[in-house]
Amino acid sequence: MPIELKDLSAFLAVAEERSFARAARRLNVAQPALSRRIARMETDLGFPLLARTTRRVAPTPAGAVFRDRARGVLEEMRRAVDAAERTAEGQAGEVRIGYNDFAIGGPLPDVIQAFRLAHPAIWTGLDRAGTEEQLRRLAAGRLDVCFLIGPVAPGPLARHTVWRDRFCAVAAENDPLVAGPDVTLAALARRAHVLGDRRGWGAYRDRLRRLYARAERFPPIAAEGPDTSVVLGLVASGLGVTVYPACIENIFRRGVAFRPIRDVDATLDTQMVWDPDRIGPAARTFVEAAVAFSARWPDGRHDRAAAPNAAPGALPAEAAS
Amino acid sequence: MPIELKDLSAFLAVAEERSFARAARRLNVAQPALSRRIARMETDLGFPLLARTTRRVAPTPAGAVFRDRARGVLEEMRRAVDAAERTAEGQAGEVRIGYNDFAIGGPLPDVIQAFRLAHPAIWTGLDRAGTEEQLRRLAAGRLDVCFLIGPVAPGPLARHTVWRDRFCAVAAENDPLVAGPDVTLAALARRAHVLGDRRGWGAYRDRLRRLYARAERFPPIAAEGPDTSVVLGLVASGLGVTVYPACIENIFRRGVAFRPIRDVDATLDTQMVWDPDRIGPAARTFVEAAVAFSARWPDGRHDRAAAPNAAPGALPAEAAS
DNA sequence: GGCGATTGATGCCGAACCGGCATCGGTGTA
DNA sequence: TACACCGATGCCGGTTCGGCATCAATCGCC
Repeated sequence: MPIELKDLSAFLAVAEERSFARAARRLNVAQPALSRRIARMETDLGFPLLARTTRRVAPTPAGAVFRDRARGVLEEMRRAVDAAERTAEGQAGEVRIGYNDFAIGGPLPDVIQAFRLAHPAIWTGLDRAGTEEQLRRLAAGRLDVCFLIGPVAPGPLARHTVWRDRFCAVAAENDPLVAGPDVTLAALARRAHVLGDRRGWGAYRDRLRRLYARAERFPPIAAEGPDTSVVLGLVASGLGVTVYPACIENIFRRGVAFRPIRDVDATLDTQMVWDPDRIGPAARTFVEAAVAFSARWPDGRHDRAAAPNAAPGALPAEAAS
Repeated sequence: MPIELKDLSAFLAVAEERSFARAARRLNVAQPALSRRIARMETDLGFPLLARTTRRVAPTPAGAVFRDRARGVLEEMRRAVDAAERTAEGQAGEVRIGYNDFAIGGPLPDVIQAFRLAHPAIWTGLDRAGTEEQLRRLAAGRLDVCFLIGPVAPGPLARHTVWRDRFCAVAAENDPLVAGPDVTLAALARRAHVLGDRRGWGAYRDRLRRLYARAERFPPIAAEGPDTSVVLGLVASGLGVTVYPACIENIFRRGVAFRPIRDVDATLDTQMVWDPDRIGPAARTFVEAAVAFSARWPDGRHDRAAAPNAAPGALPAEAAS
């Protein structure tokens, strides 16, 4: 197919102007160049596109068909370049986001919603997984950005702590543990716990182990569940109590109450993690937007009391990189 | 838009083969040429399309988008060339056909039907008009082919007599004129006639004038109508009789009878007329098909008795030019 | 762990292509 | 009839483009 896009533009100009001379002026070339170009096209195609009488130029039937189709080809080409450009600029494309139960229970939905409003041409894929599984998928290129429990091990991955949650004690509402306005770590540690299972909750259980380091011992484990709703259901059943980050405030589970832990200031840090070497433009846009969004909580606190007016809103379209 | 179709093909090959060397072999060019071509594309676009590690080549997100769109552009281009080619060959396009009442009442519908079956990609436009009006439209380029009363005046127009009709006498069924098996010209000439009006039927009235040249005088005109159905209605009303070509056999009008004219052998020739200098490929295909079709009636007679088995059928796809 | 093989990038050169200038033949118009 | 305008063609110069040779980097194999 020796016919090129330049040929199509040239032919279209002649067909529309119905004159080689006018078309040549429009295209800023000399008239003989146009004549030759069209003649070469016709030779390549094997049939004439334009019927010339030295005084008038009119498309042949085949030329009229080709003219209409050629407009479509050029339009498709413009679209292709445009779509690729917007993808390269991070204004379009897709970002695959991994998240854990704490993130989706916390402010991540606000971040996602604001991002989708600001960048409707970017498709957001969401995958729930534990910290370790998220890092595996990130390494395999199946995720672009992760939301997981920090701190992640130092290495080539970039990370940003998007928010921090204090810990809460969670128990059945008729449990004496939550009879008062708050609890102590020691009181918690004496009670059997319901925890997320090892598969998928390993990082959180390690975090709890550090939390309980100053208690006499790690609490006994009464039951395990695969996700938050199961854990809360088991807590409501009275099998045991648990410790959950403060984003639990966003979740209602009948029969369950939560209380602050008076003598614990430590926080569970949720980090956004990505691979700066492999990140695509759309994912970079998301990362920048999420970083900008997280700046709403200078102290990492995202609960309503800390930011009463922080309703989801538009993100700045561009954020510092 | 300095990016050309050759660039798209080159880029697609590399993106699909995931290797410059393999793509170069596939495209029958040297590898450096490919490298340079892709590099130039990326410079023009302003962003990279392929992420190269000396050992592996993978499209960037923008490259993946561009690859998918580029396939569409090349596909559109192939379609454009193909459509134009088929139009140039006369396998697609449109043919605007003019016809008179005798043609549409005679074998023209069979010709049209067979042609449309054989060439479904050619759109057939049909316009009824009298001989003079058809020739005007042909000259103005608003018609490609005409079916009209011959013989047309010698000139640059091409013509082909597609069929001939003997003349019939037409009268109300209770008219004494049609009491016998046939009539004579003299008996006809004594009766007042119903004719088509001058506007649109001028050529036929001239023909009748020649027909009646050997009678004592041209019959008196009792009434005029704009088309066949009106003329037959007026005949059924008993206002007068008329003369019609034998294709009247294809038309039924309650209250009207027709008879051969015993002492008249002259025929009304229907000619297909076109302008060989301006005819398009689709119209040429139609002309060739119609000429081939008309060869079914070597004597020009197309009535059932003359060709009892000549049901409409497929035309030969190609006819001698 | 070193070596060969392979891959993509780059320097260089020749040929092909392509566009501009001058000009020609033909047609409509004053 | 002369002029103006149009598209086609001959000729020439500059840019481009592809091929060859070569280089740096990485992978696989022993």
